Amino acid sequence: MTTMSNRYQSDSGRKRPTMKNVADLAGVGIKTVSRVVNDEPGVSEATRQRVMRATEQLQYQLDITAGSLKRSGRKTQSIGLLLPSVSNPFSGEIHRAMEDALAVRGIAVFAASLDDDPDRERKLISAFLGRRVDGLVLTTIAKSQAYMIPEHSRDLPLVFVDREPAGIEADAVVTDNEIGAAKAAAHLIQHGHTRLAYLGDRTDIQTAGRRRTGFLDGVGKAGISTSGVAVRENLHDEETAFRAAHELLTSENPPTAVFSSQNLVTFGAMRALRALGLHHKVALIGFDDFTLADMMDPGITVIAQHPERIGKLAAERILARIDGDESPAQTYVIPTELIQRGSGEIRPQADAGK
Amino acid sequence: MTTMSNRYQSDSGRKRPTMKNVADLAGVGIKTVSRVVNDEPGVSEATRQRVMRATEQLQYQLDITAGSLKRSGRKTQSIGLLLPSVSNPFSGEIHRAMEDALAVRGIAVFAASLDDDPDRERKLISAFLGRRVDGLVLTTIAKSQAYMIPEHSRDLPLVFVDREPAGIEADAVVTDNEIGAAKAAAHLIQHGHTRLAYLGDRTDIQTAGRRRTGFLDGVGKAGISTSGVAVRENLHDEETAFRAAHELLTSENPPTAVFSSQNLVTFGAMRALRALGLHHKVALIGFDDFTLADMMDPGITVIAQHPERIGKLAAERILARIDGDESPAQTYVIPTELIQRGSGEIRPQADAGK
DNA sequence: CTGAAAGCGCTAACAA
DNA sequence: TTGTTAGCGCTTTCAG
Repeated sequence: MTTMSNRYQSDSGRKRPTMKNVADLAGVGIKTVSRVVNDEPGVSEATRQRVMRATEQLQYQLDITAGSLKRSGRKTQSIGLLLPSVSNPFSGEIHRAMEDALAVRGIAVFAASLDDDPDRERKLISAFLGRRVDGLVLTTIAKSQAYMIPEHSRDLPLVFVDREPAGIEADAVVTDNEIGAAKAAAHLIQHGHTRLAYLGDRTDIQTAGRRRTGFLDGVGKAGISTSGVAVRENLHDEETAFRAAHELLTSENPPTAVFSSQNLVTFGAMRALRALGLHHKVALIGFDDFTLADMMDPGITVIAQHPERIGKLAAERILARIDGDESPAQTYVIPTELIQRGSGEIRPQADAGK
Repeated sequence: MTTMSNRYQSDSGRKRPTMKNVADLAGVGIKTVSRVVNDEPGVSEATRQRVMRATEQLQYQLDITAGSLKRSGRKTQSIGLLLPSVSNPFSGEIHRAMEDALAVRGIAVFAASLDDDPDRERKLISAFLGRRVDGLVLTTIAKSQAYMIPEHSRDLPLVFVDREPAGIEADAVVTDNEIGAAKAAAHLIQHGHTRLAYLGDRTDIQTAGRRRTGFLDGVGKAGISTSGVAVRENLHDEETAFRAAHELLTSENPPTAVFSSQNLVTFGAMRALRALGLHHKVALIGFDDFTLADMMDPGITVIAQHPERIGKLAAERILARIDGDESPAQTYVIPTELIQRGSGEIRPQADAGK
């Protein structure tokens, strides 16, 4: 036993020291160590010093996961964040904003990528639940999140970002997709366009559907028949978007203005316009801003979202729920912003008509 | 007691069920439940079925954090990933590659942003250690990581990404910065340039220093005096890079080719070249590839890195260390690739000389 | 094939 | 101001 405790006299020990080791070295009870390392009151300055010294000598690190086992509320000080992909810039911004807001409370974040795959969604949620996260913030893809009702009713805080949940009532923080897309339609029409095209993402992605609806509504409200709008959907990457745009632009009655519902689609459309030498002739507005959009030729007009605001608000909501906020679930809508850079202000060409 | 256990007969219970609850419902011992949920052998098919049924009925979720308390090796099945920023695309790619490689082993990742701030580095490492991560993968900024020696000698697996550690021996996975930068120098010189400029990031960032060294070495090896190379450093964002580039290009004896050590610096340089109408006259090569580089006018020639490969290899190394690999620490170098897109192939202009 | 007992590192509740 | 006891949910050990 003496040898055993001697192993903790120096910091070269192999095993990680426990509270008990610190207590023994400082000659106090274990609860006193707990009070000191948790900054709880009720410890004399003298003992506090002794304990601190022992802590440093042993390089002691409080095990917060062990503590959470018995702590009231069993908080693990961690949350799970499920995103389309951590490598996606939009997701990255949300992630970063959340991290900053949660760090001040000492909450760490587990991040994972769903790849818009319902199977992954279930598995990753399960993996996080097994780690007893204090809450979940997620961008879901499954048709319904009703399968989470049992967890939610067990007081698992839930906040949806970018997409609203289906089949379950929970907070959500989303972009104003409809209005943003409608703004794009209005802007194009205001610049004289009547032959419009909508290039959209997978129809099972909620935001894509809303942008489509918003765009067509905007067209309709301007008194233009929506049946004349060329709609191409289920474009999930640059390549398919390029092909769809190329086909549309070389068709018999090509659009004079294009709206793309997402960055990759915007990129595909940009490439098609270039390939056909139409980038200064056909208007383009993309949903979601991107790096260097202003450096393109022409600059790309976009409906910008605010991922930092989404992330910050989502963090605030999950914290409120963790702290026991029981108010009814609510959806928070973050407005978009039309940024004019040139491509969206191109007017229909005289010779473009049939 | 009867009321108590009845609360777990249905899945509408408020509290999260424990193994004991499942055991009671299935009429078996707790250890049997443990065996079933952990897929351990030695349980008859009949009992296994009974336990599974109870598990589903109660919506039981194994608490892996509680289990790790006593499990041999005390593995928490989680690792900590410290990046410059989760919102940085390069970091995002590394993150994603690691996530994919670790997911197959059921390891979750805590991600955090350091902002190249040594204070944050210490605090975040500490936060992760407190959660008893099985390993740490990090892009550090502090001058020395010697302060982690105690932890490392306590068998905490450590892998450095993008930057090599100082003051401690540990695995590292880095880009071939020197050779990549030297390639840029050789490429520019090969295209006839002799008046070169180097625009670099903060000098306390290891990769920046190495790219500078590599670039100057490359210049020297080509038989050109390095004293003629205009060097501007400590450019950490687009704005400062823009100003430095602008100043350089409007100086008395301006460079005919520019090398920028990092994306934001590249963007600043691109803007300066445009502002001065020199984008088709002065050559530019940027270190690190970026989205839409090929869509710029001219396309931007870059020294591309391979963040996915870095992330994948880093994940493999941390897994090997977690599994007990005791071989000497090693640095793995991932090669770069010169991608010609136009900006790097511009020749010095006849009228550009003095 | 199954289960009872001990205890992982810590905090809550209560004593002293 | 301090310490003792019980026990969080699980895995280990070891006995049936």
